[in-house]
Amino acid sequence: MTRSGKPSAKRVLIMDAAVKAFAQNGYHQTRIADVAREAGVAAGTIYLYFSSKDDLLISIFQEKVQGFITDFRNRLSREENAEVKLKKLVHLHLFQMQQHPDLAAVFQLELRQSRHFMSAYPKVDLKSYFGLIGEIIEHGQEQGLLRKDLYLSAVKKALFGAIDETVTSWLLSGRTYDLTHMAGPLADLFIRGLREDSLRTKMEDMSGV
Amino acid sequence: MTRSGKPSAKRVLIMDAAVKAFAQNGYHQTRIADVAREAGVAAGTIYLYFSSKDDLLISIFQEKVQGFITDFRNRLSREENAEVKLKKLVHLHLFQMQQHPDLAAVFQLELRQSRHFMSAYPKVDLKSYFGLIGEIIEHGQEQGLLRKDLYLSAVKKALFGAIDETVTSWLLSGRTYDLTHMAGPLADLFIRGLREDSLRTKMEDMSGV
Amino acid sequence: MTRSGKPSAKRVLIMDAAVKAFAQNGYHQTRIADVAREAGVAAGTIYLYFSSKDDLLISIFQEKVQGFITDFRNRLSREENAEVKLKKLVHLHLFQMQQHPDLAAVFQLELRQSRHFMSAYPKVDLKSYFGLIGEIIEHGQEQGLLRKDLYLSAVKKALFGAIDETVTSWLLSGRTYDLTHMAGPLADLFIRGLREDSLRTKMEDMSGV
Amino acid sequence: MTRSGKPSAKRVLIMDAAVKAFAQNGYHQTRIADVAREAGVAAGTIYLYFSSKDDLLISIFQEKVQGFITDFRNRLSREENAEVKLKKLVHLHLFQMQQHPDLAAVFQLELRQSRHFMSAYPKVDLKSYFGLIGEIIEHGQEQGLLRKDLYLSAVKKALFGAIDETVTSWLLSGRTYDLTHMAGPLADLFIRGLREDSLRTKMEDMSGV
DNA sequence: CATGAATGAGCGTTCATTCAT
DNA sequence: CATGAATGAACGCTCATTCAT
Repeated sequence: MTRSGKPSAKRVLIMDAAVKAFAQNGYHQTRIADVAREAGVAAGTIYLYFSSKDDLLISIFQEKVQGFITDFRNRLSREENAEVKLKKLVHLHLFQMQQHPDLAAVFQLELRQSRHFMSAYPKVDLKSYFGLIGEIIEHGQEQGLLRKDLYLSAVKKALFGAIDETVTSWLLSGRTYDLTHMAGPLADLFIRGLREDSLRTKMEDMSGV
Repeated sequence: MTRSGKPSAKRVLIMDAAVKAFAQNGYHQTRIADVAREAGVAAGTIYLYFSSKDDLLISIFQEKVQGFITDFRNRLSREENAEVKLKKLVHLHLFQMQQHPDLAAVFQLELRQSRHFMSAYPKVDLKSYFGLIGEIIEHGQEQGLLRKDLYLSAVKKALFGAIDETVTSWLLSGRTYDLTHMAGPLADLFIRGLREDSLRTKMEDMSGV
Repeated sequence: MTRSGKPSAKRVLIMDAAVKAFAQNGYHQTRIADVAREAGVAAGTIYLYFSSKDDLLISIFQEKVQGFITDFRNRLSREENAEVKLKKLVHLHLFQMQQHPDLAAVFQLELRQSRHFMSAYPKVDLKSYFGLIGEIIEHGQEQGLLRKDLYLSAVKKALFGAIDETVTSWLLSGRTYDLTHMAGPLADLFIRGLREDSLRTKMEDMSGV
Repeated sequence: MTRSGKPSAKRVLIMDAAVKAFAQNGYHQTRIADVAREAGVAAGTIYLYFSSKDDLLISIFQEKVQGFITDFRNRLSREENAEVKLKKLVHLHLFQMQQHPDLAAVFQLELRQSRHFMSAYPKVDLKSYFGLIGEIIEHGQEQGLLRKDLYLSAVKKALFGAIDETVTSWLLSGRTYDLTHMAGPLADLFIRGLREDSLRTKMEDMSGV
């Protein structure tokens, strides 16, 4: 029952408190009591909404990531050109992480370990995000913008990893610079790497994205 | 003495046992007693060589990564062409991870958290690996092979992240495919993305690497 | 909260169990689990009321000694004559220790070490007991019963030490005799030692105290 | 075999190092390794001379106290007058403790606990010191200097306890005053308390002791 | 629904002691 | 005799989880 998708206000309250607490001290260093204090509820209350501490972390990942992916998909659907989509995706990703640095910290720094034990939670992984990237690239291939001879699964991982590491580095730097500034160069690098040779031209500016 | 680089046989024995144990169950799930059993020593013995469980993890990272980076540098030093260097670096990275999957698991899945608290251990981070990547790219620019208008720090992170994610995905897949097969497409993607426009040609094969 | 003087029933329950356990086997030989078993609570519960095993010992000393001193003060306040006060104090001290042999054992046998590290806990020491002794003697001096040329701080220590050793010897003997029987001779010895020369008379009996 | 009284130089070396170490940090807080370092020997060597850490502590107590008592006995044997003997005993006790503050710390602060578990070691206790005190007092009674109606066992404990507490207080004060200054007042108090009524006179000075 | 006192399994670490050299 | 690396039993403390109110 705790895993039902009910958007209970208190459930969200607890998740947000958990994000803040996890971001500050890391998942393992954070006690349920810390989350409870941060949320202004009793420790026991958390177990009315989540079956375990692990479930809390996984739920955060699941629901928040789901939200981002859905949001990204919606925003990108307006756009027709695959290259522009790619640019926008990179930009959106970095922008959202910059807007939600606590969430970013949880994703970037706690995710790996989570991915480990989340092997058991198939729905939790990043497959649908990889799927989104794949769709865009395939779209670009259909549009004749991107090369056909791509090892798609390699490209998807490469792009995700590049964005991911960009965010991680930014976090570990203490967030001392504007993360979205990395979007242009990053997208540029990949688009050049993927572009159909016959279409080689100067990269246009990212302005307006 | 504990932190000194002394190549004590028993110290190495313990580190290897720890890598195996951490890889299997994750750092937090692994008890010191597990490492001891795996190493065939008493639990107390571990504390003759490492000051804490954390120190053990950090030492693994520090010393093993250091070894890889030194090894990579040596092997690449023979090569003159920056593009070939890049290809070889990607290939070496994936090859070594495939050769040492337990070590890879520890690096990929426990590293992030480690990076988190390792902020306090300046020597422990990946700076020198980023440095190696940067040197290769700058070399390529000097050779006129790679574009001059690169945002170097973005490129370094992107390349590292791409390789890193490639390894992680392979691990989480259960190591069901040959990781080195990803080297070619991955290197190709980046070299195309970085290459001087005037030099655009078909990518040559990775054969011989 | 832990250190607050709240008369929590469970807190007292734990302290009493600890006294019993410490008395039986000594502080260091007693495990928290022993105290918990004796108290009929879980080990973790102890840490809801005391911050550490040391805190438990110190709290026993602090609160129980405080209780005794307050009690002694009250009982002695009714008495006017300083010599009688002194007799009563010695008797009360021995009587209470005989009534609470477990507590006595903890005080006598664990106290010294405690005094050692309790240097850091100013409120914990015996100052107020020494103070009580001092007040009685000064009172006797004002009454003209006791000599004026006393080295007060030496006398206080001597009296306390004499009573203290009397209790310790009794404990180490296995409590094979009536401790209060020592009160008369002990008080007699000190009163004779302190008495104004001009008042020398036969010591009256301790009967009635 | 380790308990043989052989005055091995290394045995003494270790005991002295142990006294220093125990005095500094307390018996329980001191590791065998600390004693070994202080003594300049290997940890294992200690076990060639003492069967256990406890044996080391007990041996210190046993042999050092024995030495003091023998020494006291010798020095007092020259003296005929029991009152003077008593004065000298108090002075000697305080003087020796002041001369050997580390030893004093071990005796005063670790002794009680030791006395506890030393019930099992009958030869270790203070009986012979109590015996010495008793002999002096009985001598005084025979000389007609001290009252006959004394509860001897009470008096012995009282005197020992008074001296003992005087030393303990001095130690806990941080040894900020001259301990031997307490000898006069302390002896005076007891001699007055013990003296035959018919002999009441002004106490002579302690000068010359 | 909410609470928070109580639980108790779990583990990192210490250190007295041993023994092969 | 001396060493000191190795041992492994022992334990204080934490904290996720439960449940009576």
